[in-house]
Amino acid sequence: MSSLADELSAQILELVVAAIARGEITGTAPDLITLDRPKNRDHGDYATSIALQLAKSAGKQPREVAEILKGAISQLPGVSSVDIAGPGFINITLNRSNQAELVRTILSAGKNYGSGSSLKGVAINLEFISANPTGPLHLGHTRWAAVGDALGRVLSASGAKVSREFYINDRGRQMDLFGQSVQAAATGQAIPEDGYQGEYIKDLAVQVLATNPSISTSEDFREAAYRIQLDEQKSVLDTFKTHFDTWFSERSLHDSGAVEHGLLKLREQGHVFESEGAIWLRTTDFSDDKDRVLVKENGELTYFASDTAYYINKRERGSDICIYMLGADHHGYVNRLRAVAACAGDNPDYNIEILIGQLVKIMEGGEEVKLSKRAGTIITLAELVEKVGVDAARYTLIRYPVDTPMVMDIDVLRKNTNENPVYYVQYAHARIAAVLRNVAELKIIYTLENFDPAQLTHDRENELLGALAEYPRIVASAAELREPHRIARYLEELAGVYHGFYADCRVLPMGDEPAAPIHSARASLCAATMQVISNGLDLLGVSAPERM
RNA sequence: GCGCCUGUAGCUCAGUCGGAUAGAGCACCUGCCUUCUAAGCAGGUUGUCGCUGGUUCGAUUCCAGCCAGGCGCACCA
Repeated sequence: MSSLADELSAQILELVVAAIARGEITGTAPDLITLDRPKNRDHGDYATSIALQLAKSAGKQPREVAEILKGAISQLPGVSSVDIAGPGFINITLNRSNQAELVRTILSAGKNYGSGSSLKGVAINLEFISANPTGPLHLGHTRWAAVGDALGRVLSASGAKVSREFYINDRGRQMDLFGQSVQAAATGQAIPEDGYQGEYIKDLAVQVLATNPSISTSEDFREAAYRIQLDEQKSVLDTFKTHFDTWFSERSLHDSGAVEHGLLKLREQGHVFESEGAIWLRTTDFSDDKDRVLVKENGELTYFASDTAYYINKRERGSDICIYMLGADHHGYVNRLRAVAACAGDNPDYNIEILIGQLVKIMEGGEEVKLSKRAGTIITLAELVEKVGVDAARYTLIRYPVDTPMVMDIDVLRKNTNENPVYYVQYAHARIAAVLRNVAELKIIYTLENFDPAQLTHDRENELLGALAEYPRIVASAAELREPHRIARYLEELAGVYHGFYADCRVLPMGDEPAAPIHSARASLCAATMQVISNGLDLLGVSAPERM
């Protein structure tokens, strides 16, 4: 679906190209004309600085260039007036009833309004969380649980074929320590020095013994506890409304021969070498700080070997782009992962993307809660949900760009006030639902057929239409930039515009006043707004309540 | 030491490809519910966009250097 702004932008580009062809302007046309929505309402519905950009090569004053384009732009369909302002901005005002046609577009597209095709045909593997199955998911995983899931939804909405994966690190020393720790807890022995100390280990021990009292070896404890812990992670994520297409076990990578296969592929590409008894990948060929060991001197495969094999496996399963969402404490992996892609013969600037999320601090009772596994002050995802609810937790985690460190204040999230922006947005949705219930009760008809765009002439209506028109662009940019927070910020803006409309534009007839076309038209506008809020919240995995 | 991220209002933070008077919420004041959900609206107050240079018609945005904070630099997983 192309938005009104996109069409307008393309049409202006044609005009610029034509003007250059006629020799009225010298220079080269840009690939694309950017249309901004001016902050100031006096600057029209859309504005472009194209004249300022072309002025230099044209050898003319910016306002002269703008003057050349002005006439043709004002002839474009749907444009009501064009003004030149300031140093040479071209401000475009759209025909209002033409703009109001958008309501029909939204209502007929329904859930699909906002979806696009910018990523059509692209298969994306989205890997996030990927926690060890040796403990509950905690706050460190939470940001990605929300943002990763939302990004998956946003990418899908842009036409990509998305596979969300959770990589289970179910192999290696940590798993063995985990097994030994549970066994120690079950048999009343001291937990190993470098083992897992948390209270949950004791719970696991109890559960393991309950199902199998005769269990004895640490391997058996490990396997039994692993299954319980993994199930618990799955169930918590399920309540958090985060879903995965594939839970990919590191073990399966080894069992299936994928690791051997990956090594072979890297050898073929010529980046594998032996030194000091170990087998290495020469990642320094591709701007890594140092080369990385694949097979240790003692013959064991490193975790890095699994990583490389997993990447190759993802690509061979058909993913064009592999996105990794990692915490800031893993940012040292960026170069080596990119190097892996390059070593496998791929383009590290296309086939692999690594998103680094800064850590989340948490405040409660006015103090920062220090997270420490040893001190037992880890806050789990389950606890967070219990304290503030799924919607508030998800929304808050998503509304900030991931490269800013964020502070979550538990006390604020518990409040049902504006400090908690999720309510502001949800309230707008619920408010519209209430209005439409009343509309239905008064038997006011608002259909696609009887919608009359000419009724919507109020400034508030116009402003609301403008905001609704932005939605497809917002979704497209959120997908392109991998930044789902843009959806949240947009929804806050849209909710604000709606509340303003609501305050100034009465939807229902007053008292005994008979229903008129304006009431139907406004009801349609409300329905369109509700649809967009609902679509947006859906991309965030946050509920859109009918009543609050 | 090297690398990545961050520094915008009293607080928490938006502001992608450089654009017009730098925004929002909270906090603080003032109005607005005997007609749609006041979890709302309208208005007021709040800034050396970390610092210094550079690029140009124009820099919070791009570049360089510096200062401050966070996080990393394993034949661990």
